[in-house]
This record gives sequence, structure tokens and C-alpha cells, in this order.
Amino acid sequence: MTEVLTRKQEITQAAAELFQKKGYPSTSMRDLAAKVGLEPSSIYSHIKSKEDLLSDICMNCAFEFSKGMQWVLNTKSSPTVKLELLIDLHLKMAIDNPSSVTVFNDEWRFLSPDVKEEFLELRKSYESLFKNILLEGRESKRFSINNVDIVFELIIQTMTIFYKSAKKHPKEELKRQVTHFIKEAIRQKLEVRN
Amino acid sequence: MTEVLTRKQEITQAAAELFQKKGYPSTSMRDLAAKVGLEPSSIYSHIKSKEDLLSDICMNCAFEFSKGMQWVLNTKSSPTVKLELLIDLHLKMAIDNPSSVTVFNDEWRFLSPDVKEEFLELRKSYESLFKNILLEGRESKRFSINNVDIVFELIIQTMTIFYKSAKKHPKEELKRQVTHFIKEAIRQKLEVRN
DNA sequence: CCTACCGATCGGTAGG
DNA sequence: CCTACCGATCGGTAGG
Repeated sequence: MTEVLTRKQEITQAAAELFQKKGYPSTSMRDLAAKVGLEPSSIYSHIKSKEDLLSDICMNCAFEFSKGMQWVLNTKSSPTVKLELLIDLHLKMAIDNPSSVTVFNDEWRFLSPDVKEEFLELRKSYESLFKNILLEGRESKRFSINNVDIVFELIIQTMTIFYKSAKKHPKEELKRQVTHFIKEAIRQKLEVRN
Repeated sequence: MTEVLTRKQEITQAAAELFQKKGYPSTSMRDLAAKVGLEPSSIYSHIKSKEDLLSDICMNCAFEFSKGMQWVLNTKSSPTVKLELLIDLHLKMAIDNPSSVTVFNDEWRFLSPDVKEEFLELRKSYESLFKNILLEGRESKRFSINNVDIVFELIIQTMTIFYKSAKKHPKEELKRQVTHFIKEAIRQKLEVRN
């Protein structure tokens, strides 16, 4: 039973690596078969379609991010700490499964319409919860944020460095620099009274 | 004579829009032909190959960025002003030709090996000049930058918001927010003497 | 998990 | 700029 899961997971993992390297549309099932040492048609004993592989990878990441967000919210910590925990979450996702997260980020537009709709709903919910933390931080005078939508996107883009450069820099260094960069960018300057 | 150029440019522009929307590998010459109102084979009266379209788009952007960098360096202004001008440059590129810049950023990996090599050389040179400005700012105590390589990548990633969100926000608002975000992120905190 | 095979689509050419 | 067409490759199925 674990044997079946393992085989399918092995294929899915190999697919994630190929989708990352070559992109989803130009990865062929023959590429994938060669990578896992099977004949092309044999792949279909384990998975339903090429489309399903992409769905599995993207939706899995989406759920992991949602779960991570719930965990962060449950800590009931300050906006500053929540933001730090979210940076950790994005780093952890990138370190644990770099291929899947890259595919999740760059190849989701090739999802079939149905799955894409579900995917975008999850993402929208995640974005909304993230922005709430930024708003909370602004209202409590911890963050200096003029336009929450723009700053949210800036933070998200900033964190993509985790999987675009994960190999080039040590994990802890990356975490320190990114956290510092983001926190300084939105730091509330206290007025100095003379 | 301008007629010839115009027709080719029209096709290249249409290609950029399709490559952006569907990705290079899954854009077919039949898609492109339909978009410009020709039969598939007629495209080849104006361009040499699908590959050449991608090369034109990517290399053109690369040269424009290089030219922009030279212009900025020639101002011989302070690192702070140079950084602001580079942010303007990235914004201007994204506004003037959003499709091409997106393709330049996301689809260059599909360039043929020869062109890719040339492309990466141009990019490496651009990165090097950009980092020099950051170093200059750090040495003159204007920027607080711990790891130049990481901060460079953070800034570049930050600026991708220009073409990922150009439609969602007014240009001037985007420029103000992004410039503020980056400058605060690397701002040198002056020590306060009591 | 394999052999054999399918219809569809691809980038591109010949010839006018 | 079009008609006609090519070989290659695609995702996937039938049948065992």
C-alpha cells in the first residue's frame, strides 16, 4: 500500500522537477517516463493524465500554504511576529520542495479551467488573510504602509528569492537578509521629540 | 521600406503578446498567424523562425536595459539618484512594452543555446553595473547593505511588480510606492547622539 | 508494466 | 501571400 503511494509520489516528484526545468507545456510524458525508467504508456498505470500531475503539484502547495497561514494565525502573536512567521513559512516551503514551489508559482496558469478556479480561490483567500495582518500592523502603528495592495505584492515578490536563489545562498543568511529587508521597508519611523 | 519593417514589427508584437499569455512553447505559429490575419506558412515570408521571434524580443529588451544603464551611469549622479533612475528605467520598460518585458523575464530560458549565451552575458554585465552602484552607496554610507548579492536580487524581484501589476495600479502610484519600499529597505540609519 | 498504435498538432518547406 | 504538404512529436488508449 505504501508501495503504491511511493511510486506515484516518485513520478509526481520527477514531474515537478521536469516542469520546473523545461516548463509544463514542453515537458513530454516521454521525458517523464525516461526519467522514472518506464515506457511512456506505463506512466498511465499510476496517474490519470499529464494535467493531473500539474494539479496535484499546484494544489498540494496551495493547501500547504493555507495550512501554514492557519498555523500562523493561531499563534495569535503580534503582526510583526506573524509577518516573520510567514516569511519563515515561504522559506520553509521553498527549501523543502523547491521544484514544486516553483511549479506552483510559475506554471499554475496551465491548470485546466476547473482546477484553476479552485486554485485561484485558495490563493485569493491566502492573500486576503495576509493583507489583514498588514492592515492590523498598520492600525497598531507598527507598520508604515501606504498602499496595502502594492506592499503586499512587493513582499510576495521579495520572497520569491527563496526559490529563485535558494541554491546560491545559505538558508539562514537568506532568512536574515530577507526578513531585515522587508521589515525595514515597512518600518514605522517613530517621531523624535526634542 | 518602412512598410516591411512595420509588418515584421507587427508580427513580433503579436508574438510577444501570445508568448506572454500562453508561454513560448505552447504558442503555435498557427495561433500567431490567426492573430495577424495570415495563413500559417505566410508568416515565414516575414520572419525566419519561431525561435527568431523569441530572440528578437529578448535581445531587444536586453539592449534597451543596457542602454538605459549606460544613460544612468553617464549622469554621474549619487548612488541614491542612480538607484532612483534605475527604478524609473524598469518602470518605463514595463509601461512601454509590457508583453516584451514579461517575455524577456519569463521566457528567455527557451532561447536557443547560442542566443541564450549572448543574452546571459548582457544580463551579467547589467547585474555587475547595478551591484557596483549598490557597493558605491554602501561605501559612502548612504545604503545599509549587508549582502550585496542578496539585496540586488531582492531589488530586482521587487521591481517585477511593474509588469506583474502594471494594470492594477496607476503608474505614478506604483513608482512612488516601489521607490519608497526599496529606499527604506536599504536606508542607512543615522546614529542619534544624545 | 509493455507492445503496438491512434488522431491531432507541431514547425517548417516547395512551388507558385 | 496562398495551397498543399512533410516528417516529427504529442498525450493517450487497447489489449494483454
